[in-house]
This record gives sequence, structure tokens and C-alpha cells, in this order.
Amino acid sequence: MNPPDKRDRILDAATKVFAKRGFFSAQVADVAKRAGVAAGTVYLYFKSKDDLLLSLFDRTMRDAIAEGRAALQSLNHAATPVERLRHIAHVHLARLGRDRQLAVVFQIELRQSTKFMARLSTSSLRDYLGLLRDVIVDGQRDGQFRSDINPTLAAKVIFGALDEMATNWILSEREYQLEDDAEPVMNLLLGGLEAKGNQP
Amino acid sequence: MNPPDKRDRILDAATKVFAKRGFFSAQVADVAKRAGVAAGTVYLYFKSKDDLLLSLFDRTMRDAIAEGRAALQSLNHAATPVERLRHIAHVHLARLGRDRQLAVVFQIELRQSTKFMARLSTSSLRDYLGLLRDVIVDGQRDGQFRSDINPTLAAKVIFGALDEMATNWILSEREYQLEDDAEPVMNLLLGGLEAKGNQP
DNA sequence: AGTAAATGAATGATCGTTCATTCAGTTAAT
DNA sequence: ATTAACTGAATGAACGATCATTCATTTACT
Repeated sequence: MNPPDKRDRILDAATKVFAKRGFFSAQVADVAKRAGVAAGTVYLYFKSKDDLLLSLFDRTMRDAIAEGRAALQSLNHAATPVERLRHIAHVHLARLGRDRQLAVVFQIELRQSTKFMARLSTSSLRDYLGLLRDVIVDGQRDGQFRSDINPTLAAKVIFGALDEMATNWILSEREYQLEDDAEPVMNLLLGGLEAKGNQP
Repeated sequence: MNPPDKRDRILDAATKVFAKRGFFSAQVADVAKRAGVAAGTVYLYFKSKDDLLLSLFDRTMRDAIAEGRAALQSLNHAATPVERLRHIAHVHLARLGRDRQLAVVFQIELRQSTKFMARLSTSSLRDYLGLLRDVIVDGQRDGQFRSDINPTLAAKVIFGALDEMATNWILSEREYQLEDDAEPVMNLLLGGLEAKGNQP
């Protein structure tokens, strides 16, 4: 059938409705209408409204991780840790920058309760931080990165910085390419704010 | 009077109830009960449940900014930009680390809708980022900081990093002092991840 | 015909909010 | 000093609107 799959159609509709009205104000009936199905049909595919949001998260993370893997594969296998970190930053911001509604759901709606946050931080997000950490450890091993830095902490800092860029982008009135933040952010994180002490 | 103020008591109760049950699941009646007043009384002091959350935010930001000002005053007036940034990071994390329930409300509950987020990002948070930015501009002027870095972006990166530390702390099972993250985070942000190119 | 998928009206539980009423405390009058 | 009148803060039962969810019925397909 041409329309991909009813379940997917409902998830797409949910993204739009949640992004626009917020998860709690959004009504299941609106999601159904937008997906072109009846309210009851939603419950043939999802256990509850909560399950809808959680499933949205799961589907997106699965897609994102697949995309991330593919992107890293496409890199020259001899890519340096620096190049790999820059690449991750680009992919991260490009993905969110491509779909504002998805970004709203991810940056805001998914974080509305400790329940969802806990789920979020113990699932694929953990893997994502782990991925960053591994790259950093590599860089430390071959001397490109300072070894006096805790790689787990550095991964969080990088994630926090990218996350803040995404949230700012959503709330900003201005129209700009989120991905364009990747370069300057990584320049700062890699090189540091302090001027190198080259007093001649 | 011994009990500070009825309005304050209600806000304190709201912090606890919102932190525990989440804003949407929390019932106004629970907040009232915890504050030791009747449900209707809440509406003598606040327009609506939303107003309760917003007022909570306003009161806390007012307190935090006052505390931040005082802290900066207490610094030697000749403090370098580096010292000032480190100081801000400490105060930021110390404040959240002192009261986990308040931290939950700030890091999670307040971010549950674009409505609150917008309010958040156009109010005192704007001033806070501006404060960071000013310190960075100072540092660039006297050559301590790289001048090829956009100070506004750097302010966001610093904020994003601290914010991520706070969120991680809330969701972590481990018990640790949030403020202890201030030093390593600022070491990373100031010095950068890359090893200085001193190949002998 | 028989099965599965889909429907959408009806249900029922859940609160935010209101407001008629109470009551403690204050003022005024005798 | 005593009583009466007044005030407005506080109460909490009741209201009413909102939705998530269900399920008896219909539709579509083999």
C-alpha cells in the first residue's frame, strides 16, 4: 500500500500534534483525525497515549542511530578523533534541524516528566553518550586529546552543548540552519576558550 | 509571624508536589493540603495552576540572581575573567545541588511546554546568558580569551554544559555533589579537549 | 460466509475552578 | 467593658468541562 503503514502514519501525526499543542494538551482524537483514522484505531496500535510518546521516541532513536552508524561508516576509516567528533556534531544538529516538529518533541515534549526522562537517559541516549566517550578515549590514547580530562564528563559536555544549540534554535525567532552551529561549537570545545599562551 | 508567608508556603508546597508527581499529574488539592490550606485558598494567591508554576519560576530566579550578584561582589574586584567564569559555574551548580526538588522543577517540570520554555528563555535566563557573554567579551578584550569565538555562542555552550550536568545529577542514582562538576567542566571549556601542540 | 480491521458514540473518571458560607478578628457604639 | 456590627480571609462541597478509553456495530476483504 502507498501510505507506508498505519502505525507509522499515526506516529507521524502524533509528532505534529504533540509539537503543536504539547503532549498533555494534545488529544488522542486529534492525533487520530490527523492520521486519518478513528480515535479507537489508535488503541489498536498503541496501548495508551503514553505509549504513543514512548513509541515515537523509540522509532526516532532507532532511525537516528542507524543514520549515525551509516554516517560514521562513510567517513574515511582513518579519520581522526577530531574529525569524528565534528562529524557527530554535524549529524546531530542536521537531523534535528531538518524537522522542527520532531525537534520540538525531542527537545521539549519528551522531557516533561522524570518518568520519560528516566526512560530517555537509560536507553539509547546512554549509547549515544557512550559513542562520544569512545571517540574521546581513542583521541586520548593517541595523544590528540588531553588525558587529564574525564572522557565521560567530556561526552556530557559535548552533548549538553549540542542540546542547548538545538533548544535555542527551536525557541529562536530567527530562521537559520541549526547545522551551522556545529563548526563553531566544536571549535570551542576542541580548542578551548582560553587563548593559547604564546606570548612571544 | 513564624510561618513565613502563606504565599511562600504554597510555593514551597508546590515545589515539592510538582517535583514528586510532575506538574500535570500534580493536583492543586495536593499542593493545598501540603501547604496546610484549603484548595480554594490557593486561588486567593494565584490565578491558576499555571500561574503557580510561573510564580515558582519567578521567585526562584529572583533569589538566584540576587545570590549570583552577591557572589560576584564578594569576588576580588580584580578577578580575572577566568576566575569569574569558574565562580559562576560553582554558584550555578551549588544552588541546584542544594535542593534536589527545586532542581527537578527547574530542569524538568518547567520545560514541559513551549509556552513555559518561551517564558523561560525570554526572561531572566536571557540576562543570565548575557552575564556570561559579558565576562567572555571582557576576557577577549584583554587577550585572555580567543577572539575568534563568538561570545554569545560560547555563553550558550557554557550554559548547556552546566545544564547537562544538572540534569544528569537529578537522574543519576549515584549520590554526589553536583558542585564538584564545576571544576572539571570549566577546565574542559577553558582549555579545550585537544592537547596543546607542544611536540618537543 | 467468515474473519479481521476499523469505527465513533458512549462512558466514566478526573480534576481545575467557583462561590455560598463560616468564622476569627477588628472596630464602633453603648 | 460588653455587645453588636462589620470585614475579608479561608473553606470545601459541588460543578462542569474535558478526554482517555472501551466496545457494540459496521465495513472491507478473502
